[in-house]
Amino acid sequence: MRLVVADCSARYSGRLTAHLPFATRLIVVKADGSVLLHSDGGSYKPLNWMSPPCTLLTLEPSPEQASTGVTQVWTVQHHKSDDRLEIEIHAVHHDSAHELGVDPGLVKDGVEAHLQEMLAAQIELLGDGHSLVRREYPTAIGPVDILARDAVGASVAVEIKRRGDIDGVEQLTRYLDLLNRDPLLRPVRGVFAAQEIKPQARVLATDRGIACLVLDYDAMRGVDDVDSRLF
Amino acid sequence: MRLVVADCSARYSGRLTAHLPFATRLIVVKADGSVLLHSDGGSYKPLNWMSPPCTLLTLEPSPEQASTGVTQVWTVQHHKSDDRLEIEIHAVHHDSAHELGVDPGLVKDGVEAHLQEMLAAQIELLGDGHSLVRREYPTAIGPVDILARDAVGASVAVEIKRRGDIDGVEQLTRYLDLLNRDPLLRPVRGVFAAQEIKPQARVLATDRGIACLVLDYDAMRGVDDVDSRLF
DNA sequence: AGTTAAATATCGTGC
DNA sequence: GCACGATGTTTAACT
Repeated sequence: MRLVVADCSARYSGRLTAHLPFATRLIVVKADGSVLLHSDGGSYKPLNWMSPPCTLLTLEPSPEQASTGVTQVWTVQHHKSDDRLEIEIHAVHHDSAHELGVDPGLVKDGVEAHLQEMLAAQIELLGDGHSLVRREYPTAIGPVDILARDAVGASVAVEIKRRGDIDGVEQLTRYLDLLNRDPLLRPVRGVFAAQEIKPQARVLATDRGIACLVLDYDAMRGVDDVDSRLF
Repeated sequence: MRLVVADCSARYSGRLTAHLPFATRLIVVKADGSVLLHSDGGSYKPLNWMSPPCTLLTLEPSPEQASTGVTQVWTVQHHKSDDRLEIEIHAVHHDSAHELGVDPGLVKDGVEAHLQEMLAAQIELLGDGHSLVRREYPTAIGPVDILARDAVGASVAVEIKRRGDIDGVEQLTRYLDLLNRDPLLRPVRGVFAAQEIKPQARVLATDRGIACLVLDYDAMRGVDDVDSRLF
């Protein structure tokens, strides 16, 4: 990765045509040849950039360009499209190169696990008088996210997803089939809980007598925060 | 703007919970306090970031953290939300600060003007035998993008948009009303030309006897390039 | 079907 | 109404 801080202007053509007037900017050249032009504000998005795969060519300025103070011209050409970024570099304030190696990348922690945790703590969201039996209730084909009992003591099996798709309904259906064979539990109702429930999933669930529960992540987290403030 | 290249790991919580395993990364701290974590690949998007308004706090590592090689802990807290980014910094390979000043920002060049220019140069796209009368043909309510004549000498008014919406059809309709009052021009046909024509706009245009023309920006530019190569 | 990568546009929101 | 920010998401492409 090469970091250059320089006075520069730039021109981009591709999906649209645009230009960057003369200013001091950070130019990042990544190992894959991609280029980012950042100002000292805005957002995480560069003012302009070229995504890989692309090739960076460093050229001498034309006499005309040189007469206006341009010391280098960088052209970045995308390999698969006509996207092209041309940077005219004047004074260079900083220039350094660094070996960064391969990055393992961002790991998203389980939102689903968090939802399960919070719903277990706020089990009354299933309805008044509900109580938690246990999380990850084991069955022969895997654990059910939550097993609870309603106000009259009947069993309720809950499947939790971040995005409620048809697959989740099928999964819950299989669990319900199994659980309802257990004379100590049956009858077991099903609740399909998700941050967002797709219309098809809702139709399928309703058709099978499974209730749908939309989980408001922020609201649930808010309640959790309030709870935690009590300690 | 501060540029730091360091071995680090990070944790983000906000809309989701995620973490970045230990690796060497570029950390950009912008003048507004926002922070960007970049790897040496990927795209223009940082691995993780915090957008302004936010505050960066530099803390001493806890004994536990220090024992794993952490030399600094940066916490970046968003002002308006619970978004929080925590960076554990181990070895620092580079650290520099730069004054960049205010950036004038990206200027998007007129795409619509360019389309008009190219269509005027390739007026036969309207149909065989068409000829250009003039661009920006003046009327009492503003200039029509292009006025042309077809193979038999009848007038054709063209409205050009990047995205052909209902508004554009309405605009062209008003021009046609006016132009058709001119005995020297009438009858004047209308052509609605755009890179992309929305279905509703197409229906409305067709209903009013206005022809629709989808402009292929790349193809038109290609022809222009070929033309320019002749010189 | 599941997985990864791109998005320089559009939307919504805040000023 | 306008400008800016966010999409840490959505979709498209691809394997």
